[in-house]
Amino acid sequence: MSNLEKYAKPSVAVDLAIMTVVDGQLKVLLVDRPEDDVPGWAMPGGFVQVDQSLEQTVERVLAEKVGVQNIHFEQLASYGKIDRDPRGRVISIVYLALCPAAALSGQSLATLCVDWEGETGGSAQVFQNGQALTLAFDHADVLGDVVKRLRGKLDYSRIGYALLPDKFTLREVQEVHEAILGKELRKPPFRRKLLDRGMIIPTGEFETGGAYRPAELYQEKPEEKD
Amino acid sequence: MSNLEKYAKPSVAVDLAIMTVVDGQLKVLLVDRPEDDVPGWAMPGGFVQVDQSLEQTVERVLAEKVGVQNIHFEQLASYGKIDRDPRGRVISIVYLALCPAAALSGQSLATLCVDWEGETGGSAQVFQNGQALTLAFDHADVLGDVVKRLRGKLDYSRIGYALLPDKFTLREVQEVHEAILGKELRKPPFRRKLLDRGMIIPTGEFETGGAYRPAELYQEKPEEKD
DNA sequence: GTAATAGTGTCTTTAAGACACTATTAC
DNA sequence: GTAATAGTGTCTTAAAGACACTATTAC
Repeated sequence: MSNLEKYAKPSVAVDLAIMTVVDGQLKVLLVDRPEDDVPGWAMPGGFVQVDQSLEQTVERVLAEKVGVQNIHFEQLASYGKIDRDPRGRVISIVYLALCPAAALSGQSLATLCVDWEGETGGSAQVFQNGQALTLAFDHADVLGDVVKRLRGKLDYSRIGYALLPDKFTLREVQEVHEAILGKELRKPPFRRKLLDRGMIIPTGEFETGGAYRPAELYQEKPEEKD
Repeated sequence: MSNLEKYAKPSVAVDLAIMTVVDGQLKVLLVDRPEDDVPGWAMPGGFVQVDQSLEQTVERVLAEKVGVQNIHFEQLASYGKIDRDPRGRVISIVYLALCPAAALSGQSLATLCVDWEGETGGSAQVFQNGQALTLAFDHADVLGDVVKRLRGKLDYSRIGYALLPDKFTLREVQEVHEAILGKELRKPPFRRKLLDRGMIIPTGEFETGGAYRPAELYQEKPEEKD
């Protein structure tokens, strides 16, 4: 057991579900894979080198393949079915990355949809210009798990704010929640819940440029240390 | 990119946090590693072979190293710091395995303790006969994450029942919850919550052998399909 | 003024916690 | 009978949902 080179090893990749919300729709960044390799659309990813940690690999992929940095990411799960990659045995460790829509301008985003409610469901579908895209590998299942994770953590964590700019209106927060949960929410209880949570504070500033009454801008409250 | 053998690969291991509750205390199955390898106590694990899926590897480790089968397990997370294993670069995919105490009789169990409440905390400590054990690798951090996962899923999932025999009393359920949460619970609201959840049903049978009034035995209700 | 969205007050319903109480068993 | 645990009823408190209402802005 102390000789790590005794057996053939699987390859290990990190794949990123880079998510945002545009116009009330949940979006995921996908790349169109070359036809002669593994055809279909897939999440960007890269192989884990022996001298790089998982987090360093995530940052490398974000910088090299997507050209963004300093965005929130967290581990989702690992996928290890034997035949999930036709090129060979590849175990994929999937990370969830969340950023405001403005950070992904110019990137190829697809709309992410699931045909189930709540947190018990299967895979997801992706669309671009109303056209369904074919997902490579097991990425349809993975993106279903992404939706489950987002829905599960939405109302007790700060992930909703990771999808918004530094300053945001309460309506924008509600749009993000509605996009993730796939259903409409009532305004008064939603506002109360947000403010009672104490995770956001008003800035005193107001949005500009919109028609009609401008809404106040809020921002995340810094983490407290007990 | 299509040549998977271009770079050196990390090794991939599956490690198991095999948990149970004994006498109101959360227990984890640990093995004492040989002095000349990586000294200290560790969760049992094994390397992922190229022709075995992650789940097959879990079942292999459960059968070969622990001698149990047919117990509930689920993926926890993957750990990939470069120096976490002194023998070389090993990425560990950790699974949480839950079973009733009777299934682990004769195994080396340690008591698992954390010095924080709720779901935000750090690492864990383990004890055997009142003596603190030294954990190998990053397993103190991993076991802290195990407690967070158990606490987070306890009241909306069925994991609590995976730690109990087929038929159990409500008091035993409460003991399991108290062991995981690390705090005492009130009986009446706890009973109501359990029964309102609709996940367990009374059997009409009663426990035997105990002193004083015997409690009714309950069992899990089969999963519903909508 | 109108249209449209921002934001508030209040009532109802539901779940959670506190606590006193009754019931059944071994001895 | 006593001791000990099983199990219930009810009051109080806090959160969630429903809904009507007022406020502010662009035009």
